Amino acid sequence: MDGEWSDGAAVSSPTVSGGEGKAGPVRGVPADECPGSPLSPAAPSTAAAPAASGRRRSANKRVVNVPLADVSGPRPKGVGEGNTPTDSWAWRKYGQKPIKGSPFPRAYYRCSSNKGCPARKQVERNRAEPDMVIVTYSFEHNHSDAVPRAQNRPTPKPKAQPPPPPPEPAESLSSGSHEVAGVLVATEGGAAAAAAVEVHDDFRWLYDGVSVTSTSPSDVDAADEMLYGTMSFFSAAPPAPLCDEFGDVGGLFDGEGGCEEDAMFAGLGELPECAMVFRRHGGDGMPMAGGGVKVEQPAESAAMS
DNA sequence: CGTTTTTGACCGGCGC
DNA sequence: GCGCCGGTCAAAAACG
Repeated sequence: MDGEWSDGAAVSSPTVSGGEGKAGPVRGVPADECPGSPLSPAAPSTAAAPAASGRRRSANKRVVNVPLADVSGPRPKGVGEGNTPTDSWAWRKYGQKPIKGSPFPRAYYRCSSNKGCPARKQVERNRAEPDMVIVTYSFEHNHSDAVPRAQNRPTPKPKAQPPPPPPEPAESLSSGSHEVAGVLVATEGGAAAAAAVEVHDDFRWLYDGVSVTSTSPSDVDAADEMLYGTMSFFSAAPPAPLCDEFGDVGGLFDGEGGCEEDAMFAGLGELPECAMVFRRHGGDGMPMAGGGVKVEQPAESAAMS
């Protein structure tokens, strides 16, 4: 691949379009996928059922650029692998593929909180910015916001459950401060963003903390997506230190090159959460400002060269 | 025992 | 029409 990232980067780039590098006339813009209310109590339509629609459905996508927190800590393999939820939902990895043009593979996650939840998310490292992770959300959860695995699964994820978190959150923040604060919300329609913020006054911190790029076919959707994406991020109960997973990612990247693959995978699916946590901390009493968060920049970034 | 993660293969769609 | 790439599904293995 010539590089979706380097060429037109559908993601963090001013050229936000269908959402994917391929870009095309998004054949199936599943308008149904997004009922409009991310938290639709009913939403039984699960219509989204992507699987049925065929494969490529670049419907509404929310691209979020999340900075990779720099933490170090070997994570057991097979357990949390390092990808999971970025919100209160449980994400199950259902695939991973190397993307052409990018040294980092892309991981595909599905919401495991609810059986019929069409919510999906793709996590991949920013080729230009290894410290950044691009999370693309697709579809929304058809179940109440945070019906975490707890409801469906007796055994949640032994993730950041242990009280004694290896990597101190505070430390992580400090360490990754350079990217924890960023603030930027990129949406197709500023109005959408505004609306979202207005609606989610509470979530403002989130908007501020993470750069969200909504790539949707319509402004309306954009707004929805924004919300959706946001809610996905902090949803309802953003616990405390859940940055124990990607933390190690940062370390990997920072330290070893041999494990790059492993590392990248590990970090693939967690950043968002971290970011959100950070943001939370910031709002709580942390210096969220500053900025560090990566904004949707011209994919290329020319950093690679 | 249940759930999640990992790897491979297949299919569909898009671009040239 | 062919080729390439992305995305999803399926099966197997590992861990909690």
